Amino acid sequence: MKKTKPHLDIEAMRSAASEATAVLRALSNPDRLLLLCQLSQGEKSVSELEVLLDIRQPTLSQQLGVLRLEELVDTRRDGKQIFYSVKDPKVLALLGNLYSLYCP
Amino acid sequence: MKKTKPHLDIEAMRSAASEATAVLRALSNPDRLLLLCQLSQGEKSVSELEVLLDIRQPTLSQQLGVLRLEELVDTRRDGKQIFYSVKDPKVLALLGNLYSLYCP
DNA sequence: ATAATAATATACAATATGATATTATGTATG
DNA sequence: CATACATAATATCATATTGTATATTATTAT
Repeated sequence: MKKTKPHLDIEAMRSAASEATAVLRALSNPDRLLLLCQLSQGEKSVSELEVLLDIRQPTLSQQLGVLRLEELVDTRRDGKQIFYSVKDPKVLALLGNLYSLYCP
Repeated sequence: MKKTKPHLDIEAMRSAASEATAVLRALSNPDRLLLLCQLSQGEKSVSELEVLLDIRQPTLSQQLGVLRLEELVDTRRDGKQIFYSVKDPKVLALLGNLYSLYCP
């Protein structure tokens, strides 16, 4: 097949893809996906998440750390507890979409 | 905080999460995401994809292999060429969502 | 104030598992 | 034989996950 110059938008495409794949990577772990699913329903404390998902505390805290690093979640301290919520509206939209596709 | 028994639906949730994360993992690589984006616009041959995305042929073929393994794409041979298309309608829906969020 | 406890985070080690690109070669079709 | 595509072999470089132990911050009780 005859080759032509790559389309000029290829850099823009790669840049968007890079942003999207960072998020997708964060979502591509069952624990983190379930965490975000729960948070998409409203903010929850760490101990609430621990009970809801049956994940051990250090593991939970680590995965929440990943989500914080990716800036997908916000935190709010109230006394001894820390409440997590979904920060990025794009992620909220994605989660809604995933829910409708995979949670019948 | 007082702990209660994990919710009964936790297994169903984990099962759905596992299905979803398999797909998310496949999408979480820039080359593969861009491939699927192109394919979401309609079927394309390998050499077309090669030109569109400026990926070398063996790499391309490998990543297409991953998408085949995950059963996200279909193939159709026409003469010497092989045409790929998006197989899973859920993936098509996800791609549309991703496009609207990350490709302004 | 101090001590005890609860909620969360971090550090670290151990383990398991892998992703990606490149070069070279194989296969099928025309 | 040339074209289009796939696979294999290799090299490189890395990461994900879990568990145990400990640290931090805030509250409550003394």
